[in-house]
Amino acid sequence: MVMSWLKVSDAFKAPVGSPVTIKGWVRTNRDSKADGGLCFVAVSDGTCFDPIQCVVKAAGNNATTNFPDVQKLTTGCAVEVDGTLVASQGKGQSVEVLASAVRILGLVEHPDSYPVSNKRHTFEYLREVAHLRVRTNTFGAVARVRHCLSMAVHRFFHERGFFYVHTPIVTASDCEGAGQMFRVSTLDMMNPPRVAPEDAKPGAPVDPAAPVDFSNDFFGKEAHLTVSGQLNVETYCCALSRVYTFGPTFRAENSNTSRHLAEFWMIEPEIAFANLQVDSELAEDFIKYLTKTVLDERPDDMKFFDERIEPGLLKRLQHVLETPFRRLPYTEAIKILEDAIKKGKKFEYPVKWGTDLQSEHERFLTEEHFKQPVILMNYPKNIKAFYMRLNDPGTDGAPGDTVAAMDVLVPAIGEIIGGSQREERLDVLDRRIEEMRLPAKEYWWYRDLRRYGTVPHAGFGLGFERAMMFLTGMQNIRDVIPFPRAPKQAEF
RNA sequence: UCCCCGAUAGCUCAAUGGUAGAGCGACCGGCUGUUAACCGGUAGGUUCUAGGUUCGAGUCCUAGUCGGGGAGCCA
Repeated sequence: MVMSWLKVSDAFKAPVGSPVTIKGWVRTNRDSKADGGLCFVAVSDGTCFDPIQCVVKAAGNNATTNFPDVQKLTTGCAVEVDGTLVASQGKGQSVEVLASAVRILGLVEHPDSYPVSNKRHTFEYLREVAHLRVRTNTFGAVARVRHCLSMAVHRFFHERGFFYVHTPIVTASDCEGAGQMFRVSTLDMMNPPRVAPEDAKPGAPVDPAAPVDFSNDFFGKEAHLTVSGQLNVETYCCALSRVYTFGPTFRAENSNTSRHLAEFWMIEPEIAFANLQVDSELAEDFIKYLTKTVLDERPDDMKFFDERIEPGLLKRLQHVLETPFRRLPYTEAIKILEDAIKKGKKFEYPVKWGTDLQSEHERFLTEEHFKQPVILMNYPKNIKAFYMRLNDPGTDGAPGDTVAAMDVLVPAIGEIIGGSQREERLDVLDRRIEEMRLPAKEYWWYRDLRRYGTVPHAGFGLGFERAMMFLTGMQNIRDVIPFPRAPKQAEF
């Protein structure tokens, strides 16, 4: 592909004196009567944080023929500018484009009501104009960082010999057990087929109270959008050794928080022949790799986040890079929390071995007590999923059964990674399925992995948007994904 | 889903139950190698929706819708 114009990001790197053509959208336009009339048109094409300033003259050698039209350009107009890259006479930019011609590609038809006019806007408002918010400093930066991180995810795993597995979006097994699911169906919702009693005569009236007959549905059984690629990716792990999946994930939970989406992206690596310790090391390396990459590759955007979104962000991330994550058994964490209570710390919810930690407890550990990312390990069996590997009795001096699970907690966001070593022993797995009253039949292929050459293996899930929040300082998850899907929110 | 708070100009917000206001943005003009520009002026309103109380409701009451913060569920 040959393009005759220059990206703004490249224009900034071109030698002074270069002839350039740039194309983009007007960010700001100021004019002046000096030098017989000139306009300063800042143009952004989204390729980097800064727009480039184009100086357009009404008189002299570089006079443009349509100067009065250029004067009228407002924020959002699309333009194409020919000119020369010159050292800037003004402060605030090192180089600028001295324009020889400005072609107006698209005007803003009602500048008085342009939704992203040149002024401060709240994130709540910008969410209502998600199709235009990416033209702002913040959302442009978010979009570039998001891309940078997506690439880094693949590079991290590729460099370590992991294979990228496309796990299915639609799942016909109702056994993933990670929350409410969205149904996928082609049945007539108003009049679905019903299961007829065995002794029903042909043509008998349908019983509207009878269960829906999904054998007539598209997949011949109930189907849903996936809540996790883990079970599928485990199968590839048990053949390719190191694999990961990175795709959209769906939860139909009625969650109304700044940390939850109905549609989000999740990264799930799975490693064969590995235990929880190896799993946690991978998780730590991964988070540090993402952190380093975004600092190295998007310094312009990260500087903006540090200045305008979360003062101190860069310092915080530097600290993350330099400090080993704190590893801590759940049982130990309970002791720390109990000690804190003895010393006068007040929690809304009680702390008790065997119960799940509340948000406030996790935040205390990562934000107040350790002030750094913390990996909690070996949780009580009863609060974790069936597929997590049962530890030997007495692990960490725990008073009850634990499983080889881990949560990576980070300040401000809380849980960013959840993972575990998987139960590779068929008899133990079967006992767990039975204890939790899960439909054993549905797990036939998952159980097969334990019947045919079972191996220890482990993996985790990283919420991509939560990583975005952690690395940009953005406080609402709906602002780190282009078009957020949440309860009552699916516009665009 | 639960608790708390909110909805007024394009945006951010004011307005004791008694004439609907400012800043920014937009538009017009002035000044200026400008850059969160500055100075002067103009336009811009079914006060979220539906009921109710009242001589009179942006303001009080009820219900709903949407948004925010916190909690739960989790990534």
